[in-house]
Amino acid sequence: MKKGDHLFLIDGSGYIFRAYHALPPLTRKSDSLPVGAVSGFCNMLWKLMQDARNTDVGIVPTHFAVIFDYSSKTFRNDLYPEYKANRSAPPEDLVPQFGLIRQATRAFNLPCVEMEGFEADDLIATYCRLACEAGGDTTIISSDKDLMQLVGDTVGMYDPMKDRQIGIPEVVEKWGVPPEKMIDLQALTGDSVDNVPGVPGIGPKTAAQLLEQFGDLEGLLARAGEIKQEKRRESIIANADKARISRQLVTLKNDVPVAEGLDDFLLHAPDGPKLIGFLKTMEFTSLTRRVAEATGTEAGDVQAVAVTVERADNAHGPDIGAGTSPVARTGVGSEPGQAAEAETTERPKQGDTPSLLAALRLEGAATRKIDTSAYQCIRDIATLKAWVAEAREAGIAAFDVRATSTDPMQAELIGMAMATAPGRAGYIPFAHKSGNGDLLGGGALENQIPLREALAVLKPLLEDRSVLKIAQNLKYDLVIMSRYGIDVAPFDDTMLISYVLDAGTPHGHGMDALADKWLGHRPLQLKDVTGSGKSSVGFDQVDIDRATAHAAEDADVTLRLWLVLKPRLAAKGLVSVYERLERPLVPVLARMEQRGISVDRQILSRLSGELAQGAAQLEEEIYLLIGERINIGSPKQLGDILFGRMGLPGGSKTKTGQWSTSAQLLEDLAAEGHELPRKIVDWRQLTKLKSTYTDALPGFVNPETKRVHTSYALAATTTGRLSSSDPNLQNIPVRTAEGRKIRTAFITDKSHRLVSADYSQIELRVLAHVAEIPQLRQAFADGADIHAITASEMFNVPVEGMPSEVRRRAKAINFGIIYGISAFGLANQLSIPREEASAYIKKYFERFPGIRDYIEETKAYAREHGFVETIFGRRIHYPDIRSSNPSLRAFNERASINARLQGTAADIIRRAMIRMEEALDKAKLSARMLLQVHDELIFETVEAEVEETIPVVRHVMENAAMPAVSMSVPLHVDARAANNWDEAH
DNA sequence: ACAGAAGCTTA
DNA sequence: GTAAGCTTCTGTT
Repeated sequence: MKKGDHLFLIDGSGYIFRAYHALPPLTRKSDSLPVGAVSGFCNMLWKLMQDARNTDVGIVPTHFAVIFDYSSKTFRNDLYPEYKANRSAPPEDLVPQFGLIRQATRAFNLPCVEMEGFEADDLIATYCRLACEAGGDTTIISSDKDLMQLVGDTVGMYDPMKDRQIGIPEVVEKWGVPPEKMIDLQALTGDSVDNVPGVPGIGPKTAAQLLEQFGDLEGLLARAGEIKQEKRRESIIANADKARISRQLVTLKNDVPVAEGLDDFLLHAPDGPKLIGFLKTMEFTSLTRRVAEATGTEAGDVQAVAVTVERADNAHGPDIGAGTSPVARTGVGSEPGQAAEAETTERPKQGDTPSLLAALRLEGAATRKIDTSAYQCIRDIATLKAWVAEAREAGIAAFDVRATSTDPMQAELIGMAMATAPGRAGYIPFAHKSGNGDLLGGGALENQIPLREALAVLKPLLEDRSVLKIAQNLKYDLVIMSRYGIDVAPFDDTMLISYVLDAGTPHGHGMDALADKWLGHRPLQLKDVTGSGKSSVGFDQVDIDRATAHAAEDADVTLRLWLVLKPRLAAKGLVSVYERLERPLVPVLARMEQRGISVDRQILSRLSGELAQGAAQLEEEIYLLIGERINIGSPKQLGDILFGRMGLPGGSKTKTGQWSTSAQLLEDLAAEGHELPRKIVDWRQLTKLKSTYTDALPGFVNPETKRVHTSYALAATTTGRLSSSDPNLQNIPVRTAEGRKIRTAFITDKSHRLVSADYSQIELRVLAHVAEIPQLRQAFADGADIHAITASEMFNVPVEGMPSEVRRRAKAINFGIIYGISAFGLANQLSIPREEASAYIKKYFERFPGIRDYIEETKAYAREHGFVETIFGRRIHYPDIRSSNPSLRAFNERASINARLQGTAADIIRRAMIRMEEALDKAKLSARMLLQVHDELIFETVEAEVEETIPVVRHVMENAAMPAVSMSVPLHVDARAANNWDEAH
């Protein structure tokens, strides 16, 4: 081995256990031999060897070996007999795989190394030293913390299951100490799995802090008396011996008298026939195929390295954003006019400039590496002003706010990152504190720009109409900045651009998913800098350098994403969807969230008491009936009692083999005269209302505003609907009288009113419009009862005096159409035989052939394009619509049918919301939008303006599709006002 | 501490 | 039969 060579050492034993637990169990088809870990091992080895040839990855091994433990007895047992003594025997379906994995290693033409009396880790340590002395580098394929002590300038680790490199910074990040102190850290913390004692009460965080303070273990033990915390001091003094023996146990032996030298590990090309022979024996069909292909077409692989075109640096030319220069594009808050709407039909063809630009940007992004160490920490006003000037010059700046909370209504600003070009990013710390403060918190750190001074410099930039501000999930930043008196505009949001481009595709629209997809990069995670769980700290406690790396990287990534994604909008003809349905809604929702709604805690607390009483009463009755006190909330226990011990009829199993105890099933049993199921259903209702609503809602009342501020997600659904969370105010009960009481807690004060305005049958109206169904259009035009008309058409009965059961069935069919009807579903819904449901559907299609055509057209379109569109051009992707799996394909067909209708309705209410504020302003009305529940808007207004407000609201909502689309069916809005949501609805 | 299943709430 | 979010229980990390 010589300088420049690179040794790969696989921790084979570690891998076996990890693969066994992490991967799904797998057995050989022909004889059920368990081979899950072997399969994982082979796939990992193959992938490593493939990656090894790809010079792009940067590391090309010249030497390769797989290291195993020999037996469980090692020299450590002589030091400390209890070492690894509490290890239980490996699972029985893992045992036969140990030998197989050694065979697999040989089949890959790789050396298999093990030695009696030593652990694999000792051999790895020894070979690391030998490689280093020979001038070579080493990569250890493992994620075991016991090996991290070996990491250094020439030794790195790689976790193949998480595709993660572990170098010195990652060790420091994870454990708080550099690799050379890992031994001391482990000596203090011990290891319960390996039975290394350590010092009781000392975990990794404390250990790292102590080592920071005292340098090393011996220093700490010598000066332990200086430790302030009494318990900690006593424990360390009392357990000094344990710490020392632990240190010996965890120290890897790097001078094992190894039998094989590094030269024996020289990497050879895989022997195709030998390897394929083994894989065939294991019946790993897909890997066999891949290996066969790869060993046959090696020359082709080498040529497939991507060409590079560097363009991203020219980002701040006049053509940024594909024709949407910040000054010209003032669509935010501008009047939606007739002329502008013409854009809806714009569809540039492939090969146009936008497509070219999009392609160039993508190539540029993929080839430009992200370097987190290159970011600047902006610590003084002069530097900040220089950055602001740079952003003005560029005309764009990506921003990312760092604050104390994920709730923007409670978050306090800690810092802000900005990026002006790829790789050019900085972080401005405002309010970081020293991390080692006690309960009172540490003091503010030096060399930060005080919040007020920083914001005074930033505000003009953030509000500058000629500078486009870019963020990922901008609404969060907008709410926070608004609370600090800054009105950010104009802006772009990379999350929303991605949503417009790719709703329905398997990747999400979060920063991590986008960075991975478009930049092939995994940004530093918030968790990595703050820690997670109970050991996590607020962002204000994060070290400023770490915060800089993290926040500035996010701003950098956001800017790069924008460069890649923005031109794609134009290339795909989706500019107007983004500019008319997505972006303008952001500030509207930000204001709604910021307003919040008033909730009466007394009403909730009274209800909670009533519910608790009712539930307790039912519990006693239930215990009496079943004869023991089980946990009624456990479907498992409940099912076992009901259908096992008590032998109730009609039980069915869920997909995990448990007895089903669904409400539907219990209702059926109750209808047959059983007493118990009814009580269980009632108990569930009461406990549900209590836990989800009356008990949870008060916790969401903001201490400052005394109101509840939900959070709306713009990019969470596939269809274009919003979603609401923390708390979800889109599923407040309404169907039952008990549940509706919850709504009485949503209130206004005496001088105000809540106005609720909801679209009547909006999805059916959209159906009547897009499917062009004459009878339905007529019925809606006449303001008739749509379900009754449907029933009348289908069953030839007059609307007058129609039995309610007939109308109910027609209603179920109408809803079924919206959901992408199936005989199975309709039969379920109506509790009728599948054949009968089929007959209904057939009849329905005979009477409304346009609907069958609509359904068939939608399916064909989705199959051809992979997506469907709403009447406003929103695209929803269904990549599985061409699946060969019939049930998956059918599901995608139903979803695509529904998406056109649900998505169009969602677009309509979005348009109404975007126009609402201006319409109310113009009419000099003070009403404010508070909530959206898919087809309903809730406003708060002064009592005296109620009568004037309702017509304005109704007008905006009923005409929301205009002028982009003139619907052939009128939209109808019902509205009323009251002092609480129950009565207003 | 987290993830998935089951169950229940809404449009 | 569509689209969501939250709570509890249960088992794993």
